[in-house]
Amino acid sequence: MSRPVLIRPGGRSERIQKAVHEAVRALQAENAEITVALIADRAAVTPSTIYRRWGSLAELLGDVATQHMRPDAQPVSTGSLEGDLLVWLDQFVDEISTGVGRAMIRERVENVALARIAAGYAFANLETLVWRAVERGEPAPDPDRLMDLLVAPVIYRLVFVGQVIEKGYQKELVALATASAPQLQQSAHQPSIRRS
Amino acid sequence: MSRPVLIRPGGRSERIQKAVHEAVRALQAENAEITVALIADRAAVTPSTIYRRWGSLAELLGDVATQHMRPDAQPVSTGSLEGDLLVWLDQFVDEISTGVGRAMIRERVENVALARIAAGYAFANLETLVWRAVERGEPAPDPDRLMDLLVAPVIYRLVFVGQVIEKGYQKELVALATASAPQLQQSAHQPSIRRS
DNA sequence: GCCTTAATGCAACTTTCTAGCGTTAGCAGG
DNA sequence: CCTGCTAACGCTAGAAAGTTGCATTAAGGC
Repeated sequence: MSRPVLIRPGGRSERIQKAVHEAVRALQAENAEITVALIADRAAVTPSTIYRRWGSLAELLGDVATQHMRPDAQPVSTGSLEGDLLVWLDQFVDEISTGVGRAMIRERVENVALARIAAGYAFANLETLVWRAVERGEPAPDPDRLMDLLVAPVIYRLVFVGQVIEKGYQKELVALATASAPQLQQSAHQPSIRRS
Repeated sequence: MSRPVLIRPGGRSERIQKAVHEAVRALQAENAEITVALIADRAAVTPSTIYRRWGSLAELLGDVATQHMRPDAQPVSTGSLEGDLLVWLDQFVDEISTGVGRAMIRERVENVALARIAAGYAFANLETLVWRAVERGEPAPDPDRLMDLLVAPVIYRLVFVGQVIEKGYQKELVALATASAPQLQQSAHQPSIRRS
């Protein structure tokens, strides 16, 4: 999921990485056009450096988004899976529709890479929530199923339709997802997905 | 959803359109690299013509895909919504994972446009199926909900994860979707989605 | 056949991305 | 403190992708 962007820590490399990241965020905040040239200019760096380090604009944006999303790695706990999911989904929708998502809709930056990263973090969070539920003895569906029932619709509507799912409908989705827990769990042993 | 690509019928324009479309399909079939230059070359046309007519490679591919998908505009009828959905979803997954989808996964052509078109046709088909069900007096969810519960997972996995959903899991999804029919229908009157 | 007009071809041009090469900054060993 | 080593950078040239203006061509109407 986008290369780790390894660098020699603490030195010129780090300085430049920081400068570039800040340039990107500044441009995003200003709602300005986002191009490699503009970023390079603002960060006082040559475009070629950006291409070398990140490979493409998409990956750079992905890298920035990654760092921005990392914070909510520990989703809040409410005591029940349904509650946890509700809170988390609302947060997820909000985050994806303000930061990352806005850029995807607004610009032509059809940035699948960004959505992919968002999905990656979503999965990690959902795993945590499911794990908690299982520890409490609550029935819980596979994180994979939750991805399909919660994250997939959200991302689908955002990327392909340009819509944001509202709280009321979020609730329905969560209800449906939690309700489907045992039934889906039954067949969890037969692999139902294959790599293409 | 991608401009209609209107042309003066029966003349040079049509000839060129056909030549370009065939060039695209030929390249797709050969698993060859797909670039505007190669397409133009094979169709004996200047690249600028392609850019003018279609605007971008993505739109051209979208146009080709559109024509290729149109045939199943009349999905088969089995007598029940669940049956209809099963057959249709299987077809949809197959189509999207062989033609359009392969291109999306294989290449870097992160072609959101294609998926969008596919989704458009999917929606039209689902509407038909739901309409039939309603006519039979069967409870049926909104086409929108079906998009979220069936199409969204399929596309999500395809585009973001590179997976194809198998028949067994398709069945689960369909079961879940049909089961959720009445419950979701209740709240169909309050709009649960807003444009961003 | 002539006229009108949409669409194409051609070529110049801009933008975006890539690659080679010399230079610089950080780091380690003496 | 000096010296050598190397990853990363800046600069520049150039390839590739995409855009635009203008002359030319081919359909269709009269």
